[in-house]
Amino acid sequence: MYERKIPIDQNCGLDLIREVLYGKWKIHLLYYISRGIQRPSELQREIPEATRRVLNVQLNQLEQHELITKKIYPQLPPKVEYSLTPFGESLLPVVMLMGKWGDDNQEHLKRVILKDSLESVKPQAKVRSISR
Amino acid sequence: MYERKIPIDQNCGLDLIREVLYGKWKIHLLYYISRGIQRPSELQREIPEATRRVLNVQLNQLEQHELITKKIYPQLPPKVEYSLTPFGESLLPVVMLMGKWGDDNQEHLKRVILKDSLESVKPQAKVRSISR
DNA sequence: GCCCATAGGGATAAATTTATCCCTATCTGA
DNA sequence: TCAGATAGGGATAAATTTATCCCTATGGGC
Repeated sequence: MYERKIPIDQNCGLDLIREVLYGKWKIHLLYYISRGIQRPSELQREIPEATRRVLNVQLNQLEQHELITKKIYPQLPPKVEYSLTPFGESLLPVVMLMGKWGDDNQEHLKRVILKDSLESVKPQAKVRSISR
Repeated sequence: MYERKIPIDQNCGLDLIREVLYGKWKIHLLYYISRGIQRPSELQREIPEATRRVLNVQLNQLEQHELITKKIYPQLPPKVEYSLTPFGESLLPVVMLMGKWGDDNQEHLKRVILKDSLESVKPQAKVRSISR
């Protein structure tokens, strides 16, 4: 496992929530699990852009942070189901609000994100003329 | 500037919001700016854990994504003030909810985050005994 | 037997983000 | 004149996160 070299900030709520939510697919995972998509393979199908590996890694982190629990059914082929803990559920309003804001502002977001790619073409006329 | 090699996902609201909010200090910046802390040097003092450089970089990204605007006062020494755009303001409920959740769950969060460091000491008794 | 599905993790490369260091400019105050 | 404040960016190293590839195991279907 990777060993952190820079200490974690814990000064305020924003620092803390970042620690558990920062990760490319964590919010998606919480969302889908809350919607009843609980098995790893189902989650993977739901988020095909992510690799199986990252999903496993991030599911483990969410579990470690007690936002989800893992139930392993002792059968073959193996069956596993993740569920939100009460703690994880308490985070749902945040997840939902994020998703809603993203949905509501799709157009705007796609436009400003697109700008990133065009960045290199930009005129770059950063003249400021302070000294005259 | 860094040139992206992997395309950006734009499949759902969560993908989109991630693009503009993913960054170690972006949410903090939005929060402080909304609280009237608008000048770069003030923001830096407010977030001493961050380096001046990252704050500049992330402020630029927020600006590019039209969440904030930058007003440059043509004077010396230079004076700059950032403000939320209406779009940025529409994101405040999300920022606030995140901060509140983090604050409300401080104890729990600090505990589970602490576990990360102790990870290496964990027993690791991952016996599953399916086949019997 | 071979392929697919289930679940998961190690090792390592690649991508991306942050951190460090250094430089430009000008005004104010000691 | 030197130190410090203001604001900002380039170059490069380091840290961290994701992506790739490969392996283990077992049961079912053809």
